[in-house]
Amino acid sequence: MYAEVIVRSNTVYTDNLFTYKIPEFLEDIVRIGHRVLVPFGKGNKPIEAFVFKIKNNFGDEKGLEEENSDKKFKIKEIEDILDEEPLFLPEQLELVHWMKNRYICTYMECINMIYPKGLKLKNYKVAVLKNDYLEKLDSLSDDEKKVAVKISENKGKIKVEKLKYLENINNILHRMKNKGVVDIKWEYTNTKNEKNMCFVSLRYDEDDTEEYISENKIRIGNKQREIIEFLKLNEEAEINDIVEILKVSKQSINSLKDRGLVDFTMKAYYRKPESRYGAESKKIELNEQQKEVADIIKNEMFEEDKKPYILHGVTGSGKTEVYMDIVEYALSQGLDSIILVPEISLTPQTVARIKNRFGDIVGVFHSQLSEGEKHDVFRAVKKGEIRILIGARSALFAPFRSLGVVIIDEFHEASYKSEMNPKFSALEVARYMSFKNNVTLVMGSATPSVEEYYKAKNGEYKLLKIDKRANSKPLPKIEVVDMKEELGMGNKSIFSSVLIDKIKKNTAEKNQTILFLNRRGYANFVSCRSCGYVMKCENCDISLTYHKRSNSARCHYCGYEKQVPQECPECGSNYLRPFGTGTQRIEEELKHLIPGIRVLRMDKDTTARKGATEEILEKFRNKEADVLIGTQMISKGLDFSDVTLVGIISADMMLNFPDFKSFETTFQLITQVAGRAGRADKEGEVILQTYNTDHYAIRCAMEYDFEKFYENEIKIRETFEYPPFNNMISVVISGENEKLVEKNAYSMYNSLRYLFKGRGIEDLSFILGPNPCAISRINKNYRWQILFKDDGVEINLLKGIIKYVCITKRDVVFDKGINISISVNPNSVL
DNA sequence: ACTGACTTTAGT
DNA sequence: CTAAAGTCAGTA
Repeated sequence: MYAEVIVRSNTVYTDNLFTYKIPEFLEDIVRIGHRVLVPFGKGNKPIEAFVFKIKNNFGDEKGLEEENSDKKFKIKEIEDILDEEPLFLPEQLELVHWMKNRYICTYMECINMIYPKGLKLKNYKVAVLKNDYLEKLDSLSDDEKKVAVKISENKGKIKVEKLKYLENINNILHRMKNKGVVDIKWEYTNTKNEKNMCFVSLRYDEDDTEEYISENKIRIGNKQREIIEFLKLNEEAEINDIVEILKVSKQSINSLKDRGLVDFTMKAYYRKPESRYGAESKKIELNEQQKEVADIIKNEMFEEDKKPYILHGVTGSGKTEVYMDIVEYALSQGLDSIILVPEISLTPQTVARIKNRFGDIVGVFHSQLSEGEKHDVFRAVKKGEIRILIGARSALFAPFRSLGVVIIDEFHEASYKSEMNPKFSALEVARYMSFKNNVTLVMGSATPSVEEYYKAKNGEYKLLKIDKRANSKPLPKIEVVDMKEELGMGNKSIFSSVLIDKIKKNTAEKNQTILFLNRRGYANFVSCRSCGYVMKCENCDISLTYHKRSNSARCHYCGYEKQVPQECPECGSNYLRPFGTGTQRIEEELKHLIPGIRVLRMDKDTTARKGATEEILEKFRNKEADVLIGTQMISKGLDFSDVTLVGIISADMMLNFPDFKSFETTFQLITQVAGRAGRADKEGEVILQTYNTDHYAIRCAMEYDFEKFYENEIKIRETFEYPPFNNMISVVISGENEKLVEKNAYSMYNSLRYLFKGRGIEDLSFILGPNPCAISRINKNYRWQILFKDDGVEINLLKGIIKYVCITKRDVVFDKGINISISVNPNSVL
C-alpha cells in the first residue's frame, strides 16, 4: 500500500503529493488525515507529512510502474505515524485541495489554516562518536580532537547546532566522518504544545486512608501528613497548587502516589484568552418579521439542495437575535454552528450576547490568539466541548464533526477576504462548505455587497428581508449639509453650524453623539504653503499623516515616523503646515468649540493596547463621555441606547478613493454609521457633511434606498466589466530594487504572452499592465502589478498559466529578491 | 529553500 | 595532491 502525502517544507518547490510506501506494521493503522514522519531529501531528513490519499498500487494513471518507466523514482517508506488519530477529517483535506486551486497557493499554506501549530516536529542533526573512536584518535588533527572531546563530554552524542560556535564545524565533522570517528544522523522530537493539569486526590476516603497506612505500615513524614490532611479537606487539588500552598516538594507528592495513597488525574488545560465582555442578558421575543425569517431557515435546515440565504435587514433590525434563534434550533437538532464576525475585537457586544445566551459551549477564535490558544480552541472543538464558535474568518476551518450552520454577519465587510496566503474569501469558502456538506449558510447585512446581491438576484441565494427596526422606530433621518454652502457663508470650520448646534443640544439633553471620520491622526498631510513640498515616507510612496501630540509625521503603512522640521527642507521657508482633517483634529476643535464637552476617541492610535477598545466602549456606555469620535471601527455593531445623534464629518473622503469599490464603500459606511443612532427607545438623527451633495451614493444612502443604489452601481460594474461580471486576478511583483522589479514585471508579461500564443491566444486585452501599483512603494519595496480579467479567456486556463509562471517556473522567470503576490478577486487594486 | 553531490580553484 | 569554496540538481 502507498500513501500520497504533502510534506511540510516552506518552499513552493515541494508543493506536490509525494508517494511513500506504507510499511506493513502501519497498513491497518494509517488513514487519510494522519500526520506521519517521512524521510525526505538526500539526507533523509525526518520531516512531517500529511496523508492525502491511500492507494493499493501506485502510478496506475501515469504508467509509473517501477520497471518500465524512465521517470521512476525510488520509493521510500513512511517511518511512523506522529499521532494516534488522524489530525484531519477527509472533508477538510478536500477543502484544502479546493482552496489551493481556487486561490493559487500551496498545500502547506492551506494546511496551516486547518492546523494551528500546537503540535510541532523539531528535527536536528546530531554527531555521534563511534564506539571505537579512541583507537583512531591519533589520526585526528587538533581541532578534530577538540570536537571529539566535546562530544565525549556530552555522553558521546551532541546536536550539531551546539557546535556551531566553532569555525568551520561542518568541514571538521565531515572529515571526522570520513575517518570513521563519528556518525552524522538526523533526529527529531514530536512535541505537543498542549498543557495538562495534574490533579491529586486521595485514593480512599478518610478512614480507609488511615487504615491503609497502618495496615501496610507506611511511615509518613510531616510534610506528607500535611498533604493527606489537606486532601481530606479538599477532594481534589492541582499539584502545583499543593506545592504552592503547603510549601512541599513535588517529590513528596510523588512518593505518596508510589505508595498507593493518592491518585493523579490529568485534565486538559486550555489557555483561556481573557474574556472581559460586559454581561447583559435579556432573552428577547422575536418580532413577526424576525420570526418569519428564522422559521424559513429552520424549516429548510434538513433539506438537501437548499440555497444559502442572504438576510438583508436594516440596521437595528435585530439580526443577531435571528442568528441566535437559528443556532439554538440547530443545537437542539444536534448540529454545531460557526458565527463569523468581521473583526472580533470590534464587536465585544455581539460576543457577550452569544456567550450569555449559550454559556460554556461558546468558543471564540480570532487572529490575535497565540498559536497555542488557537490550537486549544480547535482541540476543544474536536472534543465537542465547543459547539458554537464565534470568530473571524479563520474560524471557518474549525474541525467540527457535525456542523449545521454557518452565519456570516456583516458579510459585505472587506475583512472577509484574507490578505495573506491563502488569500481566501470567507464567503466563498463558506459557500463551498454549504454545498459540499449541506450546511445552512446565512449571510446577513444591512448593506449587502453589490456582488453578492447580484448573485442573489440571479438565484444563487435565497433573499430574505427585514425592513423594520426591532424597536419599531423609523430609521434615523439623515440630513445632508452642503459644506460648499457653509464655506460660502464664511464657516471655515470642519463642523457645520447645524452639526455644532445639534451636538450642543443633544449633550444638554443628556444624550450621546457619535462622530465619524474615516481618517486617524491630526491632519492628512504636511505641506509647505510656499513651495508645495509634501512630507513623504522614506520607505513608502505615501504622504505622511500629522500627529499633533508628538509633532511628528507618521506613515500609516509602515509606521515610519519623523519630527516635523521648523523649516521646509525644499525652500527653507517656515510655512510648513498640516493640511486636511483627522480624528485628533476633530477632537481638538470640538473641545475648543464646546468647552467642557467630554470626548472619547477611538481609532487605531487609541486602541493599539490590548483591551483598550473594550475600555473605551465601556466608558462610553457608562456615559463618562458625551461624544465618541472614531474611524471605521465605530461603524460596526455598536449598540448604545442613548446615542441619538450621529455626525458624518466628511463623506467625500471615501468617495474620492481611487478604487472601483469606493462608491459602494461610501454607501455602506454611511448606512452603517447612521444605523448607530436611535437604536433603543429614543429616535435618532444623522447629520451628513459633504461637498458632493448630488452623488448617487450619498443620495441613496440618505433615503436608505439600497435597491436604487444597487441599480446604479451594477450598471457601472457592467459597463467597466468589473466583478461580479468578471473575475479579477492581481499579481503584484515587488522588491527593493526598482529597476529589477520593473524588469521582472516585464519578463513575467513576456512569459505569459509566449504561453498564451502557444495556445493560439493572440488577443491579450484581458491582461492589464504591467504597471506600477497605485501605491508604488511600501516598506522599501517597489511594486508593480499585472491585472487579469477572465474576459475572453477561460478562468482555469488563466489561473493555470499564472500558476505555471509564478510558481512552477518561478526561479526561471523571476530573479532572487523578488516577491510575488497573487490575489483572486482582491479587495482593492492599489 | 535546503541539502548533499559534484566541480573548480587555491594552496603547499 | 588535498582542502576549501563554488555550482548544480533533486526532493517519492
